[in-house]
Amino acid sequence: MLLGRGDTVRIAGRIMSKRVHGKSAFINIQDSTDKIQLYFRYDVLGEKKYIFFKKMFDIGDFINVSGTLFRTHTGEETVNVDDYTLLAKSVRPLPEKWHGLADEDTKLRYRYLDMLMNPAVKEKFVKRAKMISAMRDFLDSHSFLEVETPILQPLYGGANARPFSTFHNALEMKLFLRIATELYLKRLIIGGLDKVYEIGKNFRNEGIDRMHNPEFTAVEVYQAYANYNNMMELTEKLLKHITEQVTGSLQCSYQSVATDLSHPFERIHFWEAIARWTGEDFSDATRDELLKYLKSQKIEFDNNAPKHTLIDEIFKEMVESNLITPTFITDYPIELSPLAKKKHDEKNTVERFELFWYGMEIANAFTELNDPIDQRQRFEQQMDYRAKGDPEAQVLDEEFITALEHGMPPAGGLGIGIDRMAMILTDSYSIRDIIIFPLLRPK
RNA sequence: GGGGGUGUAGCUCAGUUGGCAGAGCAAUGGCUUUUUAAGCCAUGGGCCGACAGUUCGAAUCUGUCCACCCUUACCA
Repeated sequence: MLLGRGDTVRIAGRIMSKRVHGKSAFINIQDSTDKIQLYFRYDVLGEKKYIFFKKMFDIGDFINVSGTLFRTHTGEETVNVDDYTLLAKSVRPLPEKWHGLADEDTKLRYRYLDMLMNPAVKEKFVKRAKMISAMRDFLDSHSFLEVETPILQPLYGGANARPFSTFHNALEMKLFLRIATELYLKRLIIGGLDKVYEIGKNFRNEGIDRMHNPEFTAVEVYQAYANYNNMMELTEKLLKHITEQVTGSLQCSYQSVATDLSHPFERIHFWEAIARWTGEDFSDATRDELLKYLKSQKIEFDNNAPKHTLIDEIFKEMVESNLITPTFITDYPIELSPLAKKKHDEKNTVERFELFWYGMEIANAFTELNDPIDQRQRFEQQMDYRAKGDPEAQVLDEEFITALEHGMPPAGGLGIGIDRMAMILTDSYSIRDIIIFPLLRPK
């Protein structure tokens, strides 16, 4: 509703500044959407109320007022207050009004103060929320069913990562916090929910830096009777939809680098991508050839690492940072993808793709492996890597294999890292800028 | 983990060659009836990140540790 001069209003908010001139005073109040100036006069309020306001109200307090709208000499819309009540008292001072909080550590530990003093901080979390709601709208409107699967799991799986572990007292049982939602969502595909998704936290017991927080948010989407090509189309549509909803266009800028999402995303075969940025074809390379190349590029690596880890290393070092505009990398080596279905026309390769944007892995998807015999062999291979010292290799999940043995339809699966997408869409350098309360060492 | 930087009042920051611990904002007490980073006068506020050392004397020099940031390595 548009209000004009002389209209009566009742409003409430937090006091952000206060200027007392003796027998009159100005304050500014704000709430989550707006700010406005209030004017208090001795002759309007009377001595008792005016003095009480002047003495007792501080910056940070919440106030409720009634009054009439007017414009000051400088044209600022202001409420001439005729009555007020205190809604809540602040007994600690707010940060400095002009600079706000500057120390990075303080900004994170007192996020509520930072977002109060700095609208840009709050705006990022509003955008993040918009992003997730656009994602949900898209998936719902494409008939996907949102589900919630366990976070506390007797066995973890679905990704290569080290887990957090905990203990349930009543059952006297060791439990893990999930590292991915994958294996439970596939059980739902087996159970006849043909299109499902879950948006939720995953937990990985690994290092913290500007790209990683121990708990992070991902969406996983599964669709029966689909393959990775269908998931690629879905991913592209979803990403474009979200970007358009959040930023208002398909043009995106991250850390001063522009990307245009209005064209179809490029698709590059895994080995072709490596060939393009290394100048060499490694698809049939021996371990020695890989080692020689890594040394020639001065890339650090573990001497005992298996061949597929060396390949992964080359990909990460030589290819990823070049993938600035959204690009699908397709058809990965089988050893890197123990849950993906083999390609029937290409040896040692699976039907998998990853989507990169600004050099970051945004999405990972494949045609799901639905053959229980093959799946058992893949798990056994992973257990072998684990025995040879890879703590992130996957663990054999008997109950998941039992589920597969009951028959799983062909299906496509997709995972998207929501935090990284939020980083791009809010132009945030660090993941901690878009996780409201990132994990910090205790003070 | 390696390399570089930072840490001083509630907040934002100065602090000279090693010589009494400072300013602005915020707070408290005054003056001030159209200000908007309001203004003026006054007051209170500190384990100078922690510990040890050098020195007559350390915020300042040295060492160790802690936290954060940047960079680099690993997982998304």
